[in-house]
Amino acid sequence: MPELPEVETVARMVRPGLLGRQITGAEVSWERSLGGLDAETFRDRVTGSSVSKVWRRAKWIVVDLKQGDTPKGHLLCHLRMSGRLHVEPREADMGSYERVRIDLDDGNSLFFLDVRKFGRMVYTDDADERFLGIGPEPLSEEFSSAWFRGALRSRKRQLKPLLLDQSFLAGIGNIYADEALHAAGLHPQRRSDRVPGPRADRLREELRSVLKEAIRREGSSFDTFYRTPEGQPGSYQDQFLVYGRDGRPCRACGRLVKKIVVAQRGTHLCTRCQPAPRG
DNA sequence: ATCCTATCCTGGCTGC
DNA sequence: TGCAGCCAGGATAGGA
Repeated sequence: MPELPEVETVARMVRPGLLGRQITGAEVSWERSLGGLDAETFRDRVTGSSVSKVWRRAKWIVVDLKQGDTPKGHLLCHLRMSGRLHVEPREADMGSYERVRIDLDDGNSLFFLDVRKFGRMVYTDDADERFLGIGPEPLSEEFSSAWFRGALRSRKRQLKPLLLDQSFLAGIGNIYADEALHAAGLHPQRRSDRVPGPRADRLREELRSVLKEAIRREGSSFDTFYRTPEGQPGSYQDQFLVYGRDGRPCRACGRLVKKIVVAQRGTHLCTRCQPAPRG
């Protein structure tokens, strides 16, 4: 669902409508979306601030706020499975899945919609503190070959759940884990400490290129959930090699793609391209 | 340290 | 056709 490429796309698309705008109010129709704050306090925290920056960390969209020239907290949005952000005129009817509406001084509002209510629109004074436990960004310099080799070696975990662990590496979810593991020829249940260095390098490169290409294509849409803030589907689903392709031929070798469960997650793989670990 | 299960939610699908 | 039951999925908490 929304993973790094989708979240990056959303951040980029809402940015122009938010930068420099002052927040004039907030309407909360599902309080639990706020992750603990009551609606009243939330409104007080954000109202009167203006937006100085819109960026992404892991699967969080981060809106930096300021009061005059003084930094004044952050809005953090996590889409989880079904969250969406849109900047639209305040009066727009966004349907019954509207959970939070942030009003802006130009007559538009930032709408947070979320069918399944797992997503969050959180206010925090200290974003750094909230991100303390999160692993490196896969598209940053920090995600180096040396770091990745060492990080894989120092754990004894199955590759797929390790890639999904946000404290290990930021932004990877079910789709891009399956796609990158296939591209690297690695079985999702292969133990991380048994991946040879050169193969770790290959996984690192595949992760980066899969994520970059998915960002270029504005993410993946295959059900009704993910749409860009402009209302359009992404197109990376057309590039899927294994995800959601169980029972159909592997695009690399023709063997039928298999679906198994790994760490309680639906997992797609080609058993020829990704041979099972021994033992 | 790692793994497993339940929880949060709803819409969509399956099977009767 | 109607309806109950199951499933997906990101993150987290708590237990083994």
